[in-house]
Amino acid sequence: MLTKGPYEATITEESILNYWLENKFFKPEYHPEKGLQTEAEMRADQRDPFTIVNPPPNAYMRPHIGNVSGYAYQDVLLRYNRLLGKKVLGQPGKDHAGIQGEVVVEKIFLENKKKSKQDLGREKFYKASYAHFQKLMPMVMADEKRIGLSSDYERNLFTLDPRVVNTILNTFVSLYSDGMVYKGVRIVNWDPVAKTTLADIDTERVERETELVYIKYPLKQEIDGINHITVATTRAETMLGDTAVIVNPKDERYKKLIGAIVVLPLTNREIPIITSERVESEFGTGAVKLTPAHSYDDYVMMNEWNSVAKENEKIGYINVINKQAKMYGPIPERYNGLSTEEARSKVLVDLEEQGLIEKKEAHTQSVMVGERSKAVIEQIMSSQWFIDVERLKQPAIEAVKSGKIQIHPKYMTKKYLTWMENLHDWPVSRSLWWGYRIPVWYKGELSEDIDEKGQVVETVGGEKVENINDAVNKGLAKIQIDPPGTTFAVIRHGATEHNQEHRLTGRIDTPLSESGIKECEIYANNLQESFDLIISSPQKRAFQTAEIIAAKQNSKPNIITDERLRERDFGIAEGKNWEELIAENPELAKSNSPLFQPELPEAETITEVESRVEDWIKETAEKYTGKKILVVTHAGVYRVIRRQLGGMNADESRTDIANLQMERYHIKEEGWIQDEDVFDTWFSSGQWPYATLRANNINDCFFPTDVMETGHDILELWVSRMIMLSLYTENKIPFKHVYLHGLVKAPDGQKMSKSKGNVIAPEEIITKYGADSLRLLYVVGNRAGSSYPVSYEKLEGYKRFLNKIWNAAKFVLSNLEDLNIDHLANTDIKNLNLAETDRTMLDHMNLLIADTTRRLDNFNLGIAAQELYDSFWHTFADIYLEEVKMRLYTKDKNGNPINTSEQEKQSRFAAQWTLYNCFREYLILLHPFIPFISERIWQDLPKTDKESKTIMYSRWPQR
RNA sequence: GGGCAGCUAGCUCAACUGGUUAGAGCAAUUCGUUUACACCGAAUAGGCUAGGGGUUCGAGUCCCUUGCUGCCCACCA
Repeated sequence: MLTKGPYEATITEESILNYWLENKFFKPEYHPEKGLQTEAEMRADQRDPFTIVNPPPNAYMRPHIGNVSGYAYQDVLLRYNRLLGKKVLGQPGKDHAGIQGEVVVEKIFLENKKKSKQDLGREKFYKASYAHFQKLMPMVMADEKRIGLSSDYERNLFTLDPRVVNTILNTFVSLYSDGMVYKGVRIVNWDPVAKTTLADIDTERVERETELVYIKYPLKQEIDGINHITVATTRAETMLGDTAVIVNPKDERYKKLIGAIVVLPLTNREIPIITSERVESEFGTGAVKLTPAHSYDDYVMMNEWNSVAKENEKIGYINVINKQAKMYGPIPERYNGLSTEEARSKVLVDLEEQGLIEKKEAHTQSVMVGERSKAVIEQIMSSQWFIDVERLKQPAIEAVKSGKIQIHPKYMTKKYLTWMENLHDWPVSRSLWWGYRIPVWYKGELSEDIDEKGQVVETVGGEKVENINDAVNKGLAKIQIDPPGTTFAVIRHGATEHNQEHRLTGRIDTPLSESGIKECEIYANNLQESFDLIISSPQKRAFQTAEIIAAKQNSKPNIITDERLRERDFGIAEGKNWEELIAENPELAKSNSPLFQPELPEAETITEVESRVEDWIKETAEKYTGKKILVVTHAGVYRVIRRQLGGMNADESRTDIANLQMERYHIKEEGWIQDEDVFDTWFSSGQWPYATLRANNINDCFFPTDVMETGHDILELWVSRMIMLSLYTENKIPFKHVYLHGLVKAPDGQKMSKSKGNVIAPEEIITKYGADSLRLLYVVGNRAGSSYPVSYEKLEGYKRFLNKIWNAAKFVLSNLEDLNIDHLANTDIKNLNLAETDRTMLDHMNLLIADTTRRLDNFNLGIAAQELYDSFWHTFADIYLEEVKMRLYTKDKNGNPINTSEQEKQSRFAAQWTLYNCFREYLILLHPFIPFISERIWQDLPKTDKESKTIMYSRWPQR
C-alpha cells in the first residue's frame, strides 16, 4: 500500500530502480508479452526499433548537474517510444576524453606512484590509464542510472574498448585509400612544456604587458625618396623568419611600395612587400612583418596570398623556433639555441646598434598559454595528419538541407550549415598517448627536422620522404590496422549445437545447421576486418563458414583449403586423444561413431596433430608474408592452431561476435615503428553511433538511430563529424533528429564551472528532492537550445507536485477498493450514468492526450510537461476530485452509510470508472517525465491480467 | 568585425505553424479548509510583451529600425 504522509522520493526511487534493473526492462530484448527474449529473438522481433545513442560522458569524473540534464531528455524520448510499443535501445558509453583524460590520469600517477608518464613508458601508461578508467566507469554510470536513464547498461562501451577499435581505425585506412587522408605541414599550437600540439580549445589567453617595437626595414632600392618601411612588432625575434612585409592594399601611404623588395635586417634576406585586406592600417604603422611559421594570422595571410599570387610571387615560410622553444634553423649563428626571450633582447640590441629602431611603446598583448601547463604556446610548423573534408562535407550539408536530418531547435540548422560550409581540412593527429594510436607504420624511425631553408622535412629511417604517399611508394610506410607482418585470424566453423550426437557425426562432412548459418551471417555482417585470403579446412561446415564470410568481404578474398586443417578426431577437441576419451566414456565405442569407420583416416595423438599444424603454420607464414589470413577450421584443430600461434611470441587480440570467437595473431615483421600520434578524440567519437552498435553486433537492427540528444555547444564539433563520417562509412545518416538542449546554469545565472566553484552535483539535488523533481526541473517549461538556471524554488515546487500526485493516488486507490477491475474494464462507456463533470473531465483528458502526443512527436518536451503538470494539479486534483468526492463516499462524517440508492450507486460507479481511467492515463502520460513515482503508484493500481506489470511497458493512451 | 539567440508580471521562465481576455512557479494581499494532501484550497493584485515604424480582419509571434544582454566564430601584429 501507498504510505501515509509525504512522498519519500529517495527511498522509493532506489527500490524502483532496482526493480527495473533486475527485470532487465531497459533492454530491447524485453518484450511486453513475451518477457525477456534472447538476442536472436529480439532481432526477429517485428516491433519498430527506436534508438538513442547516449553521448558518452568523460569517464574520469562524475558528471555535474548540467552533464546529467541530457539524460533526462533522452530518457523522456526512450520511455515515450517504449510506451508507443517500440523496441527501444538506449546505448550508453563513456569517453576517454583525449588530452583532458591523459592529464588527469598522469596527475594521479604522479601523486600516487610518483611516476610521470615517461617513467612508465607508453605501453604501461596506457594500460594503467585503461585500468583506471575501467574502475571509474561504474561510478559515472551510477549517476546515469540514478536519474532514471533507461539505457541498456549491459551494452555500455568505453570509447577505447577493443571491440570498437577496428571500426575506428578502419575508417582511417579506408579514407586513406580513397585519397582523403594526407600529411601536411601546418602551423600548430605547440606546448613546449607538455611537448604536445594543442587544439585551440585546449588553450587560453592571458594578458601580458610588453612593448611594441617599431623597426625600420630598409628597401633594396629607394622609391620616390623612401628608403625604408617601418613595421611594429612585439616579437622582434621572429623577424629572423620573416618572408614578407604586408600592407593593406587600400593604404595610400604604401601603395607605391607594393611589390618592392625589402632587405631584412640581421639576415640580409630579400623579401617582398605584399598586400592583404586583413591588415588594419590604423594599428602600428599599418605595415606588418609576416612570419607565417610562427603566427597563425600570418600563416593564414600567406595562404590567402599564395592562392591568388602568380607562381613567381608566392611566398614561403621559414621556421626558426624548434620544439624546445629555442631559436633554430637558418639564422645567424649567434642566435642559435637561444630561448625566444633571450633572442628577442639580443635582436633588439643588434637593431639598436644599426640604428633601425624607430621607437618603442608599451602594449598589452594577449598571449596563448596551455590550459593545463600554463606554458606560453609557440606557434610552429609541424607535419600533421589531415582529413580532406571536401568530399565528406557535401553529403553532410545535403542531409540537413533536405530535411533527412532535422535539428531542434530549428534555428540551429543555420549554425550547422554556416560551420559546414566554412569547414577546412581537419587536422586529426594529437601528440598524446591516451587515445587511438594512428595506424601507420614506418620502416625505421620517423623524424621531423628543420632543414637549412627553414622547411619542415621528414625522414623515415634516415631517408627523406616528400609526403606520405612517397613514403608508402618507397616501402617506408604502411597504412593498415595491424602491424606489418603476417596476421592469422582464427575461427572455428559456425555450428552452435554441440550435443553429443552432433559431435559424434560432426567429424564427417555434415553441413551447417540453420542456426549455424544464421550465426555465420550475423558474424560476417558485423565483421569489421578485411582479409587477403581465407584458408579453410576441407570439411563442409568450415568451408561453408568461409564462403559466407568471403561473400561479405569487400576485398573478395580467395578461399583455399588445406588438408592439414582437417579434423580427424573429435577427441582432440577435448584436449585428449580418442583412446583416452573412450576410456572415460565406454559408451562411445558402441555407437555408430564414424570414429570407427575404416574408410576414415586414423585418429591421431595430440602430438601428431601439433606437428602437422606446426608445419602448416611455418609454410603458410613463409608463403604469405605480409598478408592477412583468415583461418577457418573445426574446434579441435582450431585450438591447436591457437596454442601453437600463441606460443610463437605473436601479438594477440580477440573479438567475439555472436557465439563465434576470433583470435588474431600477428607475426610481426622486424623494424616497423608505429606513428607516435593518436587521433583527435572527435575522430573516434565522430563514429560513435555506428561504432557502438557494431561492437554490440546490433548495427543492422538499430542503425540509423532516431535521435541524437546533446548540448548545443558541441553541434559543430561533434554532431557535424558524426554526420560526415557516418555518411562516408555507412552510407547512411547516423540519426534522424538532433535535439539540442540548453545548458544548465548556476542558481545565480552564471555558467557552472569548476574554477568558479559553483558546480552542483546531481546527488546533492537527488537526495533532497528526488530524481523525478530534478527531471522536472530539466524539462518543464524549458525549450530546446535555451539555457536556464538551477532554481531551488522550482525544485521545491516539483517536490510538492510529486507529493500531490502521491496523495491523489492514495485518494483514488482508496475509493476503488471495492471495485472489480475486470468488471470495470468490460463496462462500455455507453452504459454508464455519467455526470456532467465526468464528461468534462473525459473531454479534457482527450485533449490532453492529443496535445501531449503531438508535442512529444514535435520535440516540444517542455510544453508537454508543463501542460501535464497544470492539468493534473489544477484540473484533475483541484476540480475533478473535489467535485466527485460526495459521489464516492460510502459513509458520512459521522460514519453513517450514504450513497446507498440504486441511482446513487450507478453514479458512484460512473465516477469510479472515470476516476480510474483518467488517473491511469495520467500515470502513463507522466511516466516519461517522472518515471519513478509513476511506476511506484502503478504497482498498487488495480490492473487486469492483460495489463503490463510495469508501467514502462504499458500502452500510450490513444484517442 | 561576422553570425545566432534573447529582451514578456517584483524574480525565473512559458506561449508549438500569426487566432479567444498573454500564462505558470516563486514572492505579495485576503479568505477558507482537516473522510488524498497544511508540502492544501479559493480569490485578489501585478503586463502599452525593450523603444519606434510597417504588413494583416487580427502581431509577443512576420518585416524594417534603434538600444541593451548572452553565446559562437574570427581576433590588434
